[in-house]
Amino acid sequence: MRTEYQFREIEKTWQGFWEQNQTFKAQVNPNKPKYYVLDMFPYPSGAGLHVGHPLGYIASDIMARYKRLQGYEVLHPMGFDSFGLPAEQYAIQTGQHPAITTEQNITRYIEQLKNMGFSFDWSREVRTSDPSYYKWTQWIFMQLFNSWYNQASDKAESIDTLKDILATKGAIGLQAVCDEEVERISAESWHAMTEDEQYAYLLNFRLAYLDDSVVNWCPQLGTVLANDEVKDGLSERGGYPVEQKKMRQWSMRITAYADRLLRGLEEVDWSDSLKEQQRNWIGKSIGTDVEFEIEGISDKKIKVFTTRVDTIYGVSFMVLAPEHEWVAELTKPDQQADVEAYITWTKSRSELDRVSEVKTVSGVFTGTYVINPLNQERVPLFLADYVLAGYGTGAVMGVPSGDQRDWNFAKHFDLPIPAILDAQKEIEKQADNTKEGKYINSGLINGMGYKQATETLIQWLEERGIGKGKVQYRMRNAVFSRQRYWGEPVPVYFKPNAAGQLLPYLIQESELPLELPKIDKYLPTETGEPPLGRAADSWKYQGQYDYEWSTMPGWAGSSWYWYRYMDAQNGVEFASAEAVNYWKAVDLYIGGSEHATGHLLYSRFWNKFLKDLGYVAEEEFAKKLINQGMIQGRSNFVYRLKNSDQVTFVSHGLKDQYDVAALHVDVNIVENDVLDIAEFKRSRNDVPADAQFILEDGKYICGWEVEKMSKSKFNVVNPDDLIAKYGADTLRVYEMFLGPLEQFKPWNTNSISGSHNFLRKVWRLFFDEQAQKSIVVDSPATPEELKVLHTAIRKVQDDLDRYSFNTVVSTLMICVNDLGQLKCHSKSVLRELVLLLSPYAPHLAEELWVALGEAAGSISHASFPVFNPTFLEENEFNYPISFNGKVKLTLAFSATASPAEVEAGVLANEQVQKHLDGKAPSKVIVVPKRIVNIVLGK
RNA sequence: GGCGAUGUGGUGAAAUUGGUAGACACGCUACCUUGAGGUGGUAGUGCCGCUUUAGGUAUGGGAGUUCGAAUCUCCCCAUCGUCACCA
Repeated sequence: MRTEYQFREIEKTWQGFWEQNQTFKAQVNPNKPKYYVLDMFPYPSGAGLHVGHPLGYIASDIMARYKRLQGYEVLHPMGFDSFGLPAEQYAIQTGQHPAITTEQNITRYIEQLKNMGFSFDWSREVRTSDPSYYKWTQWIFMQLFNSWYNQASDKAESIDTLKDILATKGAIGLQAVCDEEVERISAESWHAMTEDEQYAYLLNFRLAYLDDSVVNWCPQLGTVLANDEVKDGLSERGGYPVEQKKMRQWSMRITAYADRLLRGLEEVDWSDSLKEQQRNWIGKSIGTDVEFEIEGISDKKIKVFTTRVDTIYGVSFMVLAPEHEWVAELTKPDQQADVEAYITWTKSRSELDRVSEVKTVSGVFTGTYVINPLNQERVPLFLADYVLAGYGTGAVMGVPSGDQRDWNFAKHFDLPIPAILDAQKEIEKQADNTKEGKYINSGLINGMGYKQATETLIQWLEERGIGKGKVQYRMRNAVFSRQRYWGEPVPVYFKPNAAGQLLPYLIQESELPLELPKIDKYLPTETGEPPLGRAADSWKYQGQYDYEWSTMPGWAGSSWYWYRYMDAQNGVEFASAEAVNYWKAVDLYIGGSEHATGHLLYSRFWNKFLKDLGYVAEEEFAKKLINQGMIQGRSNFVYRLKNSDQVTFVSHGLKDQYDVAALHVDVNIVENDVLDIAEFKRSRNDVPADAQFILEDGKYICGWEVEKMSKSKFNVVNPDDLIAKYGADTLRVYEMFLGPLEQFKPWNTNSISGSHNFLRKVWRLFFDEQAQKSIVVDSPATPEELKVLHTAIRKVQDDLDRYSFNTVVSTLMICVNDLGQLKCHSKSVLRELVLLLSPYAPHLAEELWVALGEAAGSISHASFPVFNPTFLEENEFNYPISFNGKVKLTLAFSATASPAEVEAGVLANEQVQKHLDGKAPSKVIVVPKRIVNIVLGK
């Protein structure tokens, strides 16, 4: 038996034990309630884990262990999102297959994760780049290809039901999500089509579809990117410029689910900020489409979308996006030169320029006028790039009195700013978007209020067929192709129809997985085709048809992985119905907030789709989500004397007295901001052995600053080093003790010794290290000990139930401190304490559990201590006595004393009388078992 | 600019329904113990003031509600996140 806290040996022993005995293997167990706790699986990067990564994993592991003790069957898996750009970029440079790099990185990750003592069920590990996994990603793609969205039933259905509808009723009146331009054919026309033509027509409705769309093209990465992979006009990975380009691409009709994605947010327990980000991304606006006639052109009308149709009498101009397809036609000859110059100028501006010059007004008159349908007024038609081609109709009605951008535009081009509401103020100075007051100068709606005016106008427009109430979403369909190698192949091949046009067809399900072919180089082909084009000669469907050469985006494999964990080895289904119906959905999902609009939105989309098809049980896949705060770096600095022949460093507190330059210093040779000078000299080439140090109190104190954690700033802290020094249990306790899980915080190793000392203190309740013997006794617990213990049981349970991981550590510390004071070595108390501690410090808990005579390994599936309130009952309560809200003293009264008795007792007290100083209180407030407040009049 | 969040000692933080602000931990001070790898213990530590005692003051700033506000309401300031000419 170990009588010293030798954490290295202890941790190694138990990690080996867990692995050997498969202690954390989960299984479908109908006799137990289930709990599914999931971490966002990592991309296995070459750098390995840093100290920020485990934060969320520690929290989820604590929940997993806590729920096991509460009698749940817990699913707590881990895997790897192993397709991605870095491995491929590395392959381009070295020629090494990305699978090899990926494999190496995963091995390293697993080793690091195992060192932390996580209770993962490793038998369920998944890797998105493994064919046995991406077989099912491809399978889901096939289901999407074979489905359409029926707005009548408000769900996705098999494409066969669409065929039936087309055959019987045609597309007239069909409520389906598709492109607006799709021709509404009759049943007769459907029957008149050839099979090829019908197939081509159906492509317009599939949830996975090919489309010419304007995409974010990144030349340096040689691929298209989704909107959420572009930040400020630059690629999120690498920071390369991104341009707009029209390309034929696979897309996903996520917009079909816009409203359900919005509504679903109400039933999940996610943070407000995250839900709000998703709402903004979906961007629902309720408004009206209105058609404006064009002067001199009778066969066309310009359609605008507005959320404020009530302001239509205030229109003094109209603006089209420069990319609008009618621009050429609508430009009058004498304006042609100006318009062309403007379009050329807008094209020359990068996405970045546009974003950074939001406030500048630019635009050009087309020479054309349009007619306001309400008052027949003629208003000039402009082009301006503040109108976006991709949103709404690409046309906007200008209402300068109510919209600041329109106001700026009107001022710039000297256009009228008519008032429309009597409540608008100072519209000659700025726009006023109020909805208050009564309408003026507004024909039909004069004298009405906002609501009535809007309803009246929509009705008026709809009756005449020139307008319609409409819901508009900002969210676009998701581009699903990437011109890269290291991703899932799309299970599609192209076959020409009678006219020689290539149409996409799915391969057979039995042919899955469609594996990545070997290629010579991981670069685009000489003709600019994606890397898979290099395999073209040998890699053909049925030996003759080209496969799709682009691969799936990074988010494909991560949009359903929680289901694979449920039944990871299944060879015939992505997961069995039995597994899906038992585990259902994730009860607790922990990961970074950077996935707010990417992964979390796409995952919800795929989940809803799979639900529609009846493959999964729940509409929302993650009931509760916590975003762990990012851990920032905490850099240390030394201050080098400028203009000195001798290399000299000045301690932080004295630096203001000298002329110094701050230099980063490796945080790993600094402890509590005190520099290890010998190590500093040894590790740096630029610091000679005779360097001078101006110290304060005999120490060199470093300055510090919060920055991003990065190698160049010498502030990366590796968890392996800390585990070697203090043990995994200490690291786990310390990371939780840092503060609330959700909070952003700088990493600071300074106070880790407190957590380590705490675990040593626990150890000393069990062992006398000097005498090298156990000091646990069988004697019954005293009332004081039971009170201390049960106070902790209650608080630990309450805090874990509200995910307050940091305060649990404090509670355990207080409990251990108090038991130490009481010199408690009673077995019955210590047994419960070990259970409380075990989710946080599992290795230590296992060791102590055995020391108490329990069976090895049985602590993981033991029962959580039961709180007993009778141990906390007190005969007396110490009332704080306050005067006008300020506490001056405390007085003890019987816990059962009535408020009147307490009041009488307080007023009879000598000290209270002294504070009263002869004055009579105007009121005495007694809150039982809380406080007494004596109110003194002024 | 919109939206969301946050603001408490030298530091990380706690205060769950409004009820003794600063638990717990780091750091620091003093003393005892120990004496080779991040020892153990005792006491103290928000700020101002005092020899000690009183006492005063304090949760970004200002106002308000209340017997009582870190907590609720309004205005302002700062920081972080996010979207960003979305009609």
